Amino acid sequence: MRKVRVRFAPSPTGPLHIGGVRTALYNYLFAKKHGGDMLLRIEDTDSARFVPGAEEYIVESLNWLGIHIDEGIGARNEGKHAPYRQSERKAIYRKYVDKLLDGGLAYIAFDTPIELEAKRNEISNFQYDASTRGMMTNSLTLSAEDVANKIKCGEQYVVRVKIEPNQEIEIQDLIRGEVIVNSTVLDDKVLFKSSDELPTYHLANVVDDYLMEISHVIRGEEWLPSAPLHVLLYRYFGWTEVMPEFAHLPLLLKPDGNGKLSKRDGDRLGFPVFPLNWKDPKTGETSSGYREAGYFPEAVVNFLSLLGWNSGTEQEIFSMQELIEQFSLERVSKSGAKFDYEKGKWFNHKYIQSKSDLEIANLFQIILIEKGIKEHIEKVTKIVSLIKERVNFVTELWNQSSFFFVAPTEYDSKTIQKRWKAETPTQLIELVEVLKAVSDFAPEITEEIVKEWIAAKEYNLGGIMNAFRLSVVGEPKGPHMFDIIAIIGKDETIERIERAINTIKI
RNA sequence: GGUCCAUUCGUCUAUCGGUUAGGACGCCAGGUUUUCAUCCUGGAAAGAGGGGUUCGACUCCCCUAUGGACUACCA
Repeated sequence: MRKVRVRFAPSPTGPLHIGGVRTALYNYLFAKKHGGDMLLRIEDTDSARFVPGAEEYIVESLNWLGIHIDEGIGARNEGKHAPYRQSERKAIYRKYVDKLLDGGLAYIAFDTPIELEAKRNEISNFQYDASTRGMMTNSLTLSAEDVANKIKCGEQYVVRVKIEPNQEIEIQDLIRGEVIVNSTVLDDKVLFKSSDELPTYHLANVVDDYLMEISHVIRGEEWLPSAPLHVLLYRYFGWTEVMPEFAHLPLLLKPDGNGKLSKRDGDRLGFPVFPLNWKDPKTGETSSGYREAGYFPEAVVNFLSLLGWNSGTEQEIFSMQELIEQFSLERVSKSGAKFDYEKGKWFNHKYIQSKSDLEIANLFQIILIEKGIKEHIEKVTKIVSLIKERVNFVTELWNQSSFFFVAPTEYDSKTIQKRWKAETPTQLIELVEVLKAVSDFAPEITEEIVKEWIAAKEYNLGGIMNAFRLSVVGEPKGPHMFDIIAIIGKDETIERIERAINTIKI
């Protein structure tokens, strides 16, 4: 069996879409599972759609996710098939275009976009193919002399593949099985354009996959309709023996309604569709990314891996290593997967729980510093240990714990109504006295003493504790009271109770 | 319109001819908790429709319906 070599081949027309991320991930998992190589090739044959920064964004995204590139753009050593940017491979493609031209497998066409557009309006369902190429302006209808003249005069042209009608083309897809298409429905696709001397996707893709010795082409389902053309090109070039195997992945669909997941869905439904934040260099608009939204890359990888694939077991949490071990194209599903953002959150929740308090505390401290709060990591770690299980994201930690760092200035009015009785202030004054007498604020100690006092006075436990919480936290939320006061300390606790007594009026 | 692909709980999915159709997210209820959350337990929830094949079909075949992709000198 030949060495597994897969490629991820995005075009740098903007930020990498989450669907593209999954394609990259599946390629990576497949390659690593089989001890193969993962290549990153940039398909920038459309000079008009090139977006600066997009390539760097792609590399950074893959890095963040832990998808390591063995060869090509972003790899430590680029590799022996350099360059890996198609715009830098012009000379290579020209050679193969000529080969097709010489073999009569392609031809030169001079029809302008305007003329083509007119034809489409004139003939419904117009297709540039065997049935129509005879009435167009091309090297099949023009004399060799005319063609040479036109080119000499600088007239722009394209090279089109010449497709013979009525041939059955079969594609062996690793996910879908055998797909058969009749060549009559294919059109004479443009392979090369003289205007920028660059091939189109189809030619460049096939030539590069051949030259780069790609063994498996794993890409989105949107490519399935053009797969027959690619197979045909392998035949035309005489490369069928080394033609890669194909696997067309199901699409990622909108969470609601129908259709492919798009950037607009993210904006509309409020979740990221990109791995990293992206600032559009033209509009200046920023699109949010998973990294900045507070996701761990492991969670994104885990989440994405299960959108269209499953291990066949009931395991839900997978490390990258486990994914590599268990991944197989046979277990990739055939139908599109609706993107369920809620499940994505759950994955992050699982991952945040599995990390150490110290690790989370280090991340949280960055947020605290932004808030102007300086606190020892030991204390932050303790706080994290109390509130970690309540959150899905590191970014939610502040909301759940701000009262540890900043005393409440306002008190939740609903809770006042419910928990602040006429006798509460006098009881809290007593509580202050009780606490003042405690020297060690360890939770077990304060809890015992306070509860003893409540029992002795025959007060209502809930009544006292809820008012106590309102005074210290300001809201009816948070971990155990005695854990809270152990962290904020005796002086601060007493101060807060006194402030509440003086502030809350009923 | 044409070509191709697909179709199991709301969602992601298991099932590869014989199961009370399983799990997870979400939802609902109960429990735990001095609060909120977490957590635990339980519950509701599915084979698009119609024909075949078969002793027996979610599973195989056909038709219909529905959804999707593609249909550029974009990838």
